[in-house]
Parts: sequence; structure tokens; C-alpha cells
Amino acid sequence: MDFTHRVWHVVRQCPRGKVVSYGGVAAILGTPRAARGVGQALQALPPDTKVPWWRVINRNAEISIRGGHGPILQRKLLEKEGVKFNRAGRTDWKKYGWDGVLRRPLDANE
DNA sequence: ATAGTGACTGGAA
DNA sequence: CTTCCAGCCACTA
Repeated sequence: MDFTHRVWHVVRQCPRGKVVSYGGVAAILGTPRAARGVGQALQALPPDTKVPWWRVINRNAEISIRGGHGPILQRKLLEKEGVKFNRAGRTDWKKYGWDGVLRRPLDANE
């Protein structure tokens, strides 16, 4: 099983209404520095996938996709699950962070 | 094997 | 707080 499939396997376990960072997924896989690789894996997802790719956001708790309707769709899907965004387009790790994922002690970001 | 690209990150400016 | 920059990893040509 290659890296891409392992990423999908992990993301698929993210519960509804929760979010995880690219780095977080990478950490679960044992490769904390493979955040970009995680992004690559998600971009490779087929359009009819059942993997909750929208629950994966960047370290600032904001949507990292750029261009097209992608970012709008992701935000919509998250809000539909109860995830709220602040004025800066960011969500809250404290409230929606996936329990199975731990990050650095800073999490001081809103 | 080498080089370029990016849904990333942490640290410096 | 914002922008920049240099590593890092996987993928593709």
C-alpha cells in the first residue's frame, strides 16, 4: 500500500464535525514532515470518493485549497457538519480538532 | 536519477 | 498579525 492510500485510510477515519491538519495526518502516518505529500494524496482523490477530504485543513485551521469552487465547497460541507468559521475564514482547533490528533503546544491560534 | 510543482509547516523578518 | 523563505515529502515528466 503506497503513501497515497495510507493517507486516504487515515482521513476516512476522521469523524463527522471534526477537522485535522495535513501535518496531523502526516504525523499519524509516522512522517510528520509529509504534509505536502498529504495534500498531493488528497488532490489525487477520485471525484466519487467517500473519503472526507474536506475535513483536512492547514495548520492555521483554514481552508488551504485555492481557486475554483473547491474552497467554497469545502467550507459548505464543513458548515453542514456544524463546523463554524470566524471572520478570517478560520475554524477552531479546540472545538473541532480531531481527538486522535495532537499538535504542537501552541494551538494559541484562534 | 534529476528537476519542477504544490490542498504544507515552522521560523525569521 | 502579515509576508517571506527555506526545508520536506510525494508525484510526475
